[in-house]
Amino acid sequence: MKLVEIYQCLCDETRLRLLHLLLHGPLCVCHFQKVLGEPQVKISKHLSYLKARGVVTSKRQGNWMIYALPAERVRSPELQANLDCLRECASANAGFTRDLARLHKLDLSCAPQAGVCAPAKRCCG
Amino acid sequence: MKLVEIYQCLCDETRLRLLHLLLHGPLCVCHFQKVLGEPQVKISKHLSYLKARGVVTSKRQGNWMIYALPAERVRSPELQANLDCLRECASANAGFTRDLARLHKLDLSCAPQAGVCAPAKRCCG
DNA sequence: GACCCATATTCCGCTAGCGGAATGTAGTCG
DNA sequence: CGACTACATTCCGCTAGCGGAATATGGGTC
Repeated sequence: MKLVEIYQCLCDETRLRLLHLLLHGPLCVCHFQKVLGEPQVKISKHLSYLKARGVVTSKRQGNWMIYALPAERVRSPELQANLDCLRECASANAGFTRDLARLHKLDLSCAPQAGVCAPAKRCCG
Repeated sequence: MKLVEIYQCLCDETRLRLLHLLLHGPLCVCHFQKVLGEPQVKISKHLSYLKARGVVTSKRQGNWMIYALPAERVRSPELQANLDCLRECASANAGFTRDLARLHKLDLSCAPQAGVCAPAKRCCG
């Protein structure tokens, strides 16, 4: 993975928010929708973009697709460095911390431990 | 300066190389041309892009425009963090270190201390 | 003044990428 | 099977941004 490709993944506001949330654990698409308040297409397409470039992984679990960052041992040093940098920058940023707050509220009504929807009919009510 | 704007500055190969060189000191445009081996328009336009977003500064010195990173005390924490990250990533990257090698060769025939062309008629011969 | 050098800007064609509406697909439940 | 949920993909219009050719600007030298 080239360094410039990592930056290309980071240079969109929506993708930045997605990646920041993933720093705190795997999530399914409907979680992103609720936290970001953006339409499903938008979320889904940006996740595809990230996946095509190897910056996120996905696996299906029932009806839901669980997105996550690549395991630490698989991450390139460049990706790791930039994720660390993002975490640091985001922690001092109101917009990102607000996303995080919304995420934590969601987890309470869902499956807090893994960011994965409970095996129920509907996701998060 | 918003975080995403910093990433937008970093998401182009040419700009990445420019910024990496600037990590090692101020430079004038003709130096960039020789190190990158890219046409003047291209260099100049990318520097304009960076300047418009406050990621580099410029001052005129005779015929030459000297570009530099903003002084450390003026840099936002986000910019500082990302420049540190870039330096770290670039140090392990062949392409970037090659640029650096070319830069150092140039400095020998010019004005090594400041990365500024000597007050001669022509820049770097 | 004329001429040169370093750099910036304008113009133009082109492509990547964004956002949204509509539609397709895959899995679950009964 | 049909109905529903979660998500992906396709299509389309639009804009930002890239690269290059040509031209403009601004300072230096003589």
